Amino acid sequence: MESSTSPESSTRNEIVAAADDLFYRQGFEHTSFAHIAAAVKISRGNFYHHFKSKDDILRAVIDKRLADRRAMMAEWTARHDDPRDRLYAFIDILKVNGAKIRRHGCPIGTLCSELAKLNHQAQNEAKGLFTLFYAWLSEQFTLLGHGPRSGRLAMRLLSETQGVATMFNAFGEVGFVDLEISRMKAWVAEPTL
Amino acid sequence: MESSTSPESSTRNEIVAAADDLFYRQGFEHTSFAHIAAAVKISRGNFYHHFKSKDDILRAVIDKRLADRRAMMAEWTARHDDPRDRLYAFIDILKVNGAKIRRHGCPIGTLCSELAKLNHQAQNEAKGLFTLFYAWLSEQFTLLGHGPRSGRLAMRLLSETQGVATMFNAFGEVGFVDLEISRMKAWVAEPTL
DNA sequence: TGACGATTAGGACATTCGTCCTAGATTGAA
DNA sequence: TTCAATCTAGGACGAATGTCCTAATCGTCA
Repeated sequence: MESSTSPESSTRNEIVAAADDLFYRQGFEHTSFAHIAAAVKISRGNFYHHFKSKDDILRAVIDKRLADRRAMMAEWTARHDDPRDRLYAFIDILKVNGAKIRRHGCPIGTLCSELAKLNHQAQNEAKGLFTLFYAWLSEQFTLLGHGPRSGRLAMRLLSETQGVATMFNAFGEVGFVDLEISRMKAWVAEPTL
Repeated sequence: MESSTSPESSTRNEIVAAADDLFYRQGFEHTSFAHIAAAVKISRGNFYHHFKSKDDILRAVIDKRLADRRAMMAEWTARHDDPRDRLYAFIDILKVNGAKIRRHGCPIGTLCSELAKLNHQAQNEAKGLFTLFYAWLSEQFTLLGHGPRSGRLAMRLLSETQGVATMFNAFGEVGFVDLEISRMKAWVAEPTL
């Protein structure tokens, strides 16, 4: 009866994928059903067979982002044995996704900002994206032997990447990002508070 | 003929002030003429005697923010002789405006983010708000004798405050902000790159 | 084949949006 | 007092929004 069946309605997934992309590039509120419909090439009034409302799509998008990030971190964890290398991989997002971040900012930070302004119910779910990274980062610092300091170090790194993403989005200076990446990687080796 | 006369139409100023506040709390796009009209208690269709369009109001709001921030930095400059104290005053915004930042984020950073998503023409004007702070911060570091490093130090401080504001907005943890403020102030005394 | 549920298209709907128009009120100078 | 410029209120407008409804289509299994 529900959508826990095998292929999970490919149309539904296409809608969520398109909405994910559009919400990132244009913002949640500024993206209409017409936009998504054009991207997926389905009829506008047809969304309501897959979703109850636009907020329902948002929730699905957040869930997808949670799953995607979880998978990404799992891959980092699997690929690198040294937690330091895992943290480097995290920092390198700024470079790997550089072009997108320059144009649209951090997908997580900008979503949280927008939902805060809209005073949207899904604010807490979106915050969960940050919490996800926080927990993973915290774990890596713990593995590096930083004990109770790990939580604060994780917050610091999260905060710094958010700041760099915001400045990158505003100024578009690649050189600044490169310098910040090097600096943060050096900091990871001997993190101070 | 123009508005370069003395008191600058009090109604016009009230509109800009209300729009400034609403754009900050609700976002630019999510704020309609009806919202502003209700706040200023004037008729909706009447805006077009003072402004050509909604974008025109946005430009006026950005100009007001520029003027406000310029005045704020002038006051800091006048009040403190030691550039270090001026930088402390800058960092303390996070505490002074803490309640608002927690609820709505940084007025400059969130505006730039939103305009980037809307691909709005006023993007560059909004970026000017960052540039304003950048130049002033840079000047303080120069006065502290950091020479050519001053620009990068200014970017670092700007970036860090943006990160802290974003995390504060998402998590709402006052303790984190307090710790970051202390850390940044200590850093100002002996800034590293 | 027939039937039934799942999926889709297309449009109606009430509302809200930014914008524009016009007629009345207000103001200040002659 | 008169007159013209300035300001305001209120509504009309077309377009776009999220939502909902209904009829057609598709796929699957009896």
